[in-house]
Amino acid sequence: MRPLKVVFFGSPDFALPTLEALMARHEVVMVVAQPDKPAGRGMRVTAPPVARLARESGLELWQPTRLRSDEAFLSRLAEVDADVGVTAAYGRILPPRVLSAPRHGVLNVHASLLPRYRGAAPIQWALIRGEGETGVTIMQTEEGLDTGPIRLQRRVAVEEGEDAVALSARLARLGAEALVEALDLLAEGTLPLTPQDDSLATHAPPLEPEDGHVRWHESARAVHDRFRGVSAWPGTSFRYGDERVKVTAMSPDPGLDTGEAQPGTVLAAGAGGVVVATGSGAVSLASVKPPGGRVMPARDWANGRGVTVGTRLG
RNA sequence: CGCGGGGUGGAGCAGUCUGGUAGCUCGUCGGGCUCAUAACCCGAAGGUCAUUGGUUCAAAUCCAAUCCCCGCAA
Repeated sequence: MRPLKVVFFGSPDFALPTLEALMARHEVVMVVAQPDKPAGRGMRVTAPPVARLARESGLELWQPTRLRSDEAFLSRLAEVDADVGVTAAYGRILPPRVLSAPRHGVLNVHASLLPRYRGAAPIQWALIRGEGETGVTIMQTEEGLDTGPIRLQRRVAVEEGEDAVALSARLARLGAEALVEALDLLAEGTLPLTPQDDSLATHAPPLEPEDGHVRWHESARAVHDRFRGVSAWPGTSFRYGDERVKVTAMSPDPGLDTGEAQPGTVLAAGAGGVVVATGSGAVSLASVKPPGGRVMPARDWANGRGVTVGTRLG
């Protein structure tokens, strides 16, 4: 089939499989990514993964700070005369002038089964809510936040114990496949256009640091689900004295009888990890990372801090 | 020169402010006890206190520089 001329908008790793798929099957006439930003220790200026790939591949790359008012960018966008725009975790709302520039408008790769989990962190929130199934949606981008008509959807079961990093990588690949398929149908003129049922919509706002705090009063299952959901960022943590200790490995034990123990109480601290009571059942912390320190077995941490059976964690 | 935390026997920590021959918990090894234990008792081995230089009668501790580790700025 005839390759389409595509403008690609994206920034993080999640967008890479889609960009790669587009490069293989279509003509990517322009890549738009977020500007380089200082990042990491030492505050080095770092390019988003998509920008790096675009440079390495010799694609035309734009990293406008303000889409709406960057005339050089907007006029160039019109000039490339794209058939379709594609967004994948670009991280910014596109103004009408950008949305209408490509002949077929803009398609978005979204990592949830819309209308559920609209927003910036669909993968994370689906895991936190303990979903057993999720997927990707290819939708027509409108001005609203993930509100546009659905064009194609792929479902997939969430694997046991899967965390946000693993699920994101999986959905990134699935999204790339779905998008390629959608473009094929678009070229044929047979790509469906189904409005979302707004009454079923739920929201997946960006995570905040507090979202990673353990809620000991929740069930062991819920504590573990949250742990999985926030694994990429900000990570799970609990309070011990004045410090916030990160949890880097945890397993749930929903059936454990915690007796009279209040949620957050250490039930055991040994070779098997640090077992902590929750609202229902317990979780076993396998490894933790205290502030300033490196990741260590939870038992070692408990050892040096005098954490023993009966200690309350916050 | 963005901000901050840290490097002490195999592991995790205390001691550093108020210099004066190295401590705690765990592990390891040997022995003992118990039907049994993420249990207990007795004993032992194991450390140039990151590195280099300085101050001092004396430095893990004070000063300077260097190396390495970690976190935050989505």
